[in-house]
Amino acid sequence: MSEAKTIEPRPYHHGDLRRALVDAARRLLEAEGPSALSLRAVAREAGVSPAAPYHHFKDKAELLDAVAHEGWEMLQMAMTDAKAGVEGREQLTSIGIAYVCFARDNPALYRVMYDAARDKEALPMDVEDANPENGNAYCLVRDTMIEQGADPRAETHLELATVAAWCGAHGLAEMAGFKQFDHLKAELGGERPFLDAVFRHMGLFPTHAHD
Amino acid sequence: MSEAKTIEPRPYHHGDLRRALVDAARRLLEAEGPSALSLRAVAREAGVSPAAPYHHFKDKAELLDAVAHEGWEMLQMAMTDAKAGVEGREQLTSIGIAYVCFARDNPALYRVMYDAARDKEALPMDVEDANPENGNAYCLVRDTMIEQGADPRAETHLELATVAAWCGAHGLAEMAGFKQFDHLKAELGGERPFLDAVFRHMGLFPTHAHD
DNA sequence: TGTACATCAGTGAACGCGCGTTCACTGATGTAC
DNA sequence: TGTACATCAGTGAACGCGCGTTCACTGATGTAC
Repeated sequence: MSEAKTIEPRPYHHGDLRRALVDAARRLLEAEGPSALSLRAVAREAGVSPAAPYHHFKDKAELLDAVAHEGWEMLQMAMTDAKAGVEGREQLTSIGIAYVCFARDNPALYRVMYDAARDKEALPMDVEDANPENGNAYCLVRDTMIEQGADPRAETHLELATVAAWCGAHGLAEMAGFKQFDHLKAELGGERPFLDAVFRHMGLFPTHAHD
Repeated sequence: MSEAKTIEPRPYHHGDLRRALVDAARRLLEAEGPSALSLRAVAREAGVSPAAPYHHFKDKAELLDAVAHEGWEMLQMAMTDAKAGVEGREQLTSIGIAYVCFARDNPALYRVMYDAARDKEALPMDVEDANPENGNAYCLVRDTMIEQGADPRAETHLELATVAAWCGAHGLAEMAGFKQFDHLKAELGGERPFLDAVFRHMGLFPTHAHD
């Protein structure tokens, strides 16, 4: 009782240090940027000794992988929510904007995510796997396109449209913060209308039928 | 004469160490990746002492800036050449493909370039400056769009189309190497047709009139 | 319910390393006379 | 043409630092009996 300080002394065994380390990494990442993300710093932030993480991760790379993985999960959730929030033709734009906003709000995490992807030379999602239920943001986009009238039998066309949309979103995510576009944003009435307008100029929709 | 070895002993004064350092940095970058790019490694690669670079660059950041700057110049040259190599409606796609190929062939340099851009929160080109002669790749794209029939008076529309194209090219540049797209490439007959097809699905053209 | 013991998640000190930067220096160059 | 000297681009040793990782250890937990 009298022993309980404002910061309660963590017991010797942590409970879920793995979880705590990934959280600490995320906190550090957004507070200090990707370059500050050392194993030692993460341990420090989590309040454990520099050697403790080695009971949960083989090495630094494995910790980073875990952080990136969680990032992709968060992104996918944001995209799924964005789709659920609107109806019909709005859905693709809404997903795209959620994507860009995620990157804007978690820039360092977003970088770690793509660093990991580049290392593996692959997005952390299986294109062959058509079921969006098990965590595949890429298929979420593709399936939304089908729902909005793209012919699911024109497979190549559909894939290309999805790739194009994904590339556009990624590009915009990395550039939306650039000062060059301030005047465009002002002209269009804010960031959101700006993003909206750029997406409209991309091949975001599977058809240009009644646009 | 007899003193001249296979590696001729560089004289005490280098001649153009600044140049040599930037070149060494570029060599290192592509050979070892961005993480290997330390000031000491660059000096080593250039064959000088670790302190020598400080006579030419205030600090490491200034050297990196110089490397990034040269990268942007190279990219702009590649784009300009690509435009000159073809006629009419092919030009935009050709520029886009040159962009992606540059990123593919100089992945580490490309990363350093965008790291620098993110630091400054701006592409290293002045959007206000409409003259492509003085090294503005962004305006090269915009002007090509005008030449191909975009209305130069619909300024906002033109800007948005340029931004969209740039974002798409950047996104594709970062993802074109991903394994996910191998089967698409195979299906379409190689990398070049793949890039071509993705660009066709982006808002790369200012109008969709007679496509 | 109590005790012995295996298990394992932590500690903290130590390792070797490469880094960015500073410093007093030295060697080469070029200019003034 | 020759010499004194200022300039400045190099050297190399040193600094303090934080890093990733290893190691022998210790404290807590849970299970067998």
